[in-house]
Amino acid sequence: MSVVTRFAPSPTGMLHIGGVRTALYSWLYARRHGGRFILRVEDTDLERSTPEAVQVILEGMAWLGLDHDDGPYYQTKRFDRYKEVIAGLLAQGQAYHCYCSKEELDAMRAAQMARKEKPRYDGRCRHRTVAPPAGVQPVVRFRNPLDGEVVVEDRVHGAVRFANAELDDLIIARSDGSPTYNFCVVVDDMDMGVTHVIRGDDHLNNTPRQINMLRALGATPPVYAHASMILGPDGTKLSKRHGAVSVLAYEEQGYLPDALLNYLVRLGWSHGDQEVFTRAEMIEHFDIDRIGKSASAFNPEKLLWLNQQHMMRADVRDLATRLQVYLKRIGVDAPNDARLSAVVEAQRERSKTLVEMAKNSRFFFRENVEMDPAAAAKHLTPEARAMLQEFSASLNDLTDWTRAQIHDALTAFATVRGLGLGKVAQPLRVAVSGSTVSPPIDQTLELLGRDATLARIAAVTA
RNA sequence: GCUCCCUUCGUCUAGAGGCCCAGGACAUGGCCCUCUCAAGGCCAGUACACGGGUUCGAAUCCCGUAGGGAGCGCCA
Repeated sequence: MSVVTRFAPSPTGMLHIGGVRTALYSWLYARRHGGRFILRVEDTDLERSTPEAVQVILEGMAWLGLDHDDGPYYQTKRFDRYKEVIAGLLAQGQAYHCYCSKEELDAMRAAQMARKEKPRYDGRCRHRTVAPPAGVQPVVRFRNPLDGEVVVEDRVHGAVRFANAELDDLIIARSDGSPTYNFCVVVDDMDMGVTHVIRGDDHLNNTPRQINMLRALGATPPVYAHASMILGPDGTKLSKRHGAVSVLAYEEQGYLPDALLNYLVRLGWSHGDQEVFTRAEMIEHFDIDRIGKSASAFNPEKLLWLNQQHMMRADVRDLATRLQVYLKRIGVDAPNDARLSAVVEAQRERSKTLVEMAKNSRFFFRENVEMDPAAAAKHLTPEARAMLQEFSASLNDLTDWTRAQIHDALTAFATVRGLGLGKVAQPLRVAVSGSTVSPPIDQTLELLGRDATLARIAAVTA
């Protein structure tokens, strides 16, 4: 049987990392087994769904490279189908009209709570003998089995049993006729041939109801896998303060999609001691049976570390193309050429994000350096300036402007002067980059080029 | 309140009865390397929630307790 998975976000808020992780798991599972991955937008809540949120979901998935084979489907475009299924259920007596008012239901729930019972619909409209009240548009409820139990054979939690007596007759169509979430999910998963449902464990309690409806419709329930929740760094529920922002915020902050995916796949899943995974390795090794049961806290430091690891291993040309965009955002126009790639190679192991890399690389491309006053005060003393002026003559005499020649000239100069390398390198670094931090000085000068180097030394020694 | 789920270092996790007085990774501290910052290498500290069983032997199995979470909507 070929695998079909799906990601079914509702466009009522942001696509955040919790959603991304279940999307990732579903995508990986489909890719691993050569199956299909469906994207389905669950927008039945007309009140809260927005086109902007749909757009964010689509852009986020595209940025992450979680491509779908089917869809995006929109539940709002399938209302005719849902109505058809509801009519069938009604005809077979598996669903019924309920005329209870909201006030009546509220009173019922309040009474149950007072008796320390679980609030649930008591089924009073199941066998309505009196005529329905005039002018009331009824809702449609699913007739849930009264006894027995439903066993959810969950791939991460094992067999989870629910007594049917705990489940009530849920509403599948509102009084305006629109279908509700739990029902749409069931019809869609059935119609779309979904074989594996991987989602957050906040849905575990919905699963027995869905299974009952699937059975009533004569369908075979899919395999379920409920992954745990992602918590904020402080162990409490994820909020906007930590990670519950759009995934696109991670793009803005300079993360690589593969790094974010790598971080997320390891949150609640493992493959031995391996920490760093390429996209191909994730696909090769991902398995539902290795998903953990307990919730995990989001750790920004580890994400940062992984991002750097991925930058250190990424394809240089690809990184250069990305860096160009980030440079542009801070007002630097850099051609995507061999030199930009060389800058990437020099900076990748000393940057945690592309934003940081762009910031630390702008001095390579700007006309004038932005001098850090503290660095200048400390390293560009009158003696240092005099020394740099002398050293610039050596640089001017180099036959080839290569890292090796620059390095030799620097050590020769330092040796003759009886100075440590750092005594020459630091003032030089400040003069050409404006700060005390840069790639190795010989590499920095090579990348900068002879003209710019000499001009910048001249600018501080004049 | 009721139902369901979860519980190994600060954090992510390894561990499927003896290989574990618990391994790896992030973070932290120290050392090495070193022209800066990094990267890299080495070292250190810190965990089986608690209590009972079962067993020759339990982080691993069973039962309780505690703590945390989810669901209980004409929301998804």
